[in-house]
Amino acid sequence: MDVRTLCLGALMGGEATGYEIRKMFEDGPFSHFQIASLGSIYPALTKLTQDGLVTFVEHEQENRPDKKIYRLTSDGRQKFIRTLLQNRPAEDRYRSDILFTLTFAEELPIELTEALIDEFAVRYETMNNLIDPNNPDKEDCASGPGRDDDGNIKPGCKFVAGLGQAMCDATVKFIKDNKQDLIKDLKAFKSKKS
Amino acid sequence: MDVRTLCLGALMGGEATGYEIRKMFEDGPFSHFQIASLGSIYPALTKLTQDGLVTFVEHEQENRPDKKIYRLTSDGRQKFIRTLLQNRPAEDRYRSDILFTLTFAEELPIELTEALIDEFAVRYETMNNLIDPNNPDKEDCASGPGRDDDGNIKPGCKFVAGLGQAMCDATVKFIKDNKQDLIKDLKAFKSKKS
DNA sequence: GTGTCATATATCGAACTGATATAGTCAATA
DNA sequence: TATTGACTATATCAGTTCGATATATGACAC
Repeated sequence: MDVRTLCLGALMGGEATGYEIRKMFEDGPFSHFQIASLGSIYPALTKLTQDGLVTFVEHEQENRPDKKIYRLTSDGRQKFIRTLLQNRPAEDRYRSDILFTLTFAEELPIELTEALIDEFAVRYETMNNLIDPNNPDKEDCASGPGRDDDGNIKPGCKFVAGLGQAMCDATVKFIKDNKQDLIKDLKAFKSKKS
Repeated sequence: MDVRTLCLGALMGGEATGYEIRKMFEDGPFSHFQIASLGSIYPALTKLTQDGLVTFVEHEQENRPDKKIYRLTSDGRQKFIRTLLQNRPAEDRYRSDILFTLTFAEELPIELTEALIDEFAVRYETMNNLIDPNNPDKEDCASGPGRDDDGNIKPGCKFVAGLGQAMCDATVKFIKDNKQDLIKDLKAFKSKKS
């Protein structure tokens, strides 16, 4: 999905600045399953404005660029919904430097392998906490785009959050159950090669 | 991780053509946790050759470009291992058009939501089968880069495959357990909005 | 006082992707 | 028998994306 469509989606929850849209993708509600960087968000907002899909209001600020608050136009909202309805979603895409590195575990010091696996587990436990809709520390709280007017998480977001947590739980559990066997097998593998 | 490093990794398992390296990333052993496209693989191989990290042998072919079989140099192998040892691995990056779309489920026909969830489940069941090291249909068989000289899967690859399968199992199980509740909640949500 | 983070706008060089080009062989289907 | 799609090979390119950078303050921790 291109960044213009992602920005339209980000504005479905209400008005936002470019900076706030970036935060939705880098730290907030979309950060676990989509990616959009400042380098493409600002050009996308400019293009969407030119195409009449969003508008913005500017607020003067002292000592800072004027704040631009973007919102969807009627056309923009319709375009977004039409895009979701009509386009077959692309395959998921996943990149993991740690998993790639672990496929070469036999060539690496066992200490590094252990450290990588521990780092991987920590990242997924952290993600689990960040996804938890009942976590008071999370960015996406009562007024986030995934909530309805009463502050309740919307069904779609709840489902996606639950799925994310199930994946994180499975990851952490697998590591807990299998890490020692891997270390053992690596030691056996290396003594066989000597 | 940049594509030159990924290509070095691909050649750790032995010599390969550019086309075979593409297949490792698009259909084969690395396809579930790294991405490298033809558009960057060939330029990367050219650069690595210029840098003395790989060499190639050319075999003439009729009616086709000459086949270039690449292999790591000693420098290339050392560079790859050094890169794994010294660089802190980047955060995992995950993109899912289906999960992004599902966060807007309240705006979509329930039939589409069901179709997307079913498609998601099918993709992950398929992935589970492709990852399975004991699956005879999978591309990466007895002579793939994840195997030792006896055809046994290497411990690192076994661990990564197991982790991938755990994630797939959790995904499919979560969908089986939670899909109907989501559908029910969406129907309630929509009748509340009417 | 210094360093980091947050809040704001935006640009740009480098990297990457998907499509395209070329051109056959092979298997499945109508 | 003809057509279509997949596979095997090399490579390039236009468009997209990202991370770093620029600018400049305020708030907070050390």
